[in-house]
Amino acid sequence: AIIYNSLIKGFCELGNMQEADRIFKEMSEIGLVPNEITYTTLIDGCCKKGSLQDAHKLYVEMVKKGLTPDKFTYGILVHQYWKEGELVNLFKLLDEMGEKGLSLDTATYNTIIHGICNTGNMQEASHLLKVMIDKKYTPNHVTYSTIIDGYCKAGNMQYASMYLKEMLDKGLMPNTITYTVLIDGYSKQDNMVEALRLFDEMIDKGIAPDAIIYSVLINAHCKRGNLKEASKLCKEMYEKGMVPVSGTYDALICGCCNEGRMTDAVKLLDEMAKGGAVPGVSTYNLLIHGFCKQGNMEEACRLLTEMMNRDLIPNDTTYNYMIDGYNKVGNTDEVNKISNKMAEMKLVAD
RNA sequence: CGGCAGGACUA
Repeated sequence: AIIYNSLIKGFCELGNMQEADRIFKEMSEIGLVPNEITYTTLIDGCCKKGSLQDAHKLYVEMVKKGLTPDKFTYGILVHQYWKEGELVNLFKLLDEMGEKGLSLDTATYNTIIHGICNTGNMQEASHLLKVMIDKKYTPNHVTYSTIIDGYCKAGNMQYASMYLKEMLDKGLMPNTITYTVLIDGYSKQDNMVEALRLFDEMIDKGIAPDAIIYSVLINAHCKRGNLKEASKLCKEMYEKGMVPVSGTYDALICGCCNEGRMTDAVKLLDEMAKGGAVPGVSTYNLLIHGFCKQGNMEEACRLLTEMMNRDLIPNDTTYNYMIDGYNKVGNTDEVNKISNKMAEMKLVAD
């Protein structure tokens, strides 16, 4: 059953729920009994696909079979109900948990704290952290990273670093993610000195940087027009044997586009392919935006076709850039054509 | 064998 559970998890991660379901059925056929973990894994898969109905069906099915949903099962469901804003169902679930004598565990608290942070109400979020501690739950590094991220996004770096201190005082180790949110916060407050200091501190502590933290720094440098520093970091990344992701290049390409260096930007797109990174919709959006701003609609068009040839689906941002560009060169025919196309695809033009 | 936190396009 363990092997089957792992297989199911694998397919869920790929978003291939049909295959996961097939394995689930196959399991029963050969006489293996799915357990709590099998169901919980499948429920998680459904939630990540956004089909809360299927998840709930599985939940009912597992209860009917006499299996007991545990803190994982509830944690996953709480996460999804919150995300979908289904507060009525969420409270039903919490009541049910109460009846069974299950209380929220740290991960589920983290989920809720994250949800509150996203509403921007940091008082409420840190209040919940206090409640959690009062109830003798131990906040972990995820809890603190979540709170710190909330304060960083609110631009409140004092509180962010205060919570970092609190975290350290409790003997919790910050990790790459903790540093990423802080560095991102400081660089967005235009405090590169502190951002870079934290980066050094992290390296000193032996915490390994990853592709995301590099793209945060690269992006910060690019936004301030410091392309030299940005490409230096890009090289450093390579040297550390890190696999570049499209986001890393996006930052650099963004920097080039903002300076109107479109030739360099296109060069980066090629380089990216060679490095094994896959350009995403946002990558093309950056380039298309760059060319549209310059009124170079031939290139913009070329990239639009290229992206579709790569099975990337242009979104509303893409088309709005194109409209903007054609407006700039006074080509109303094309503007109308694209507007109609967008309407057909139910995309919003602005 | 299962759940929670981080970056990039939005003119």
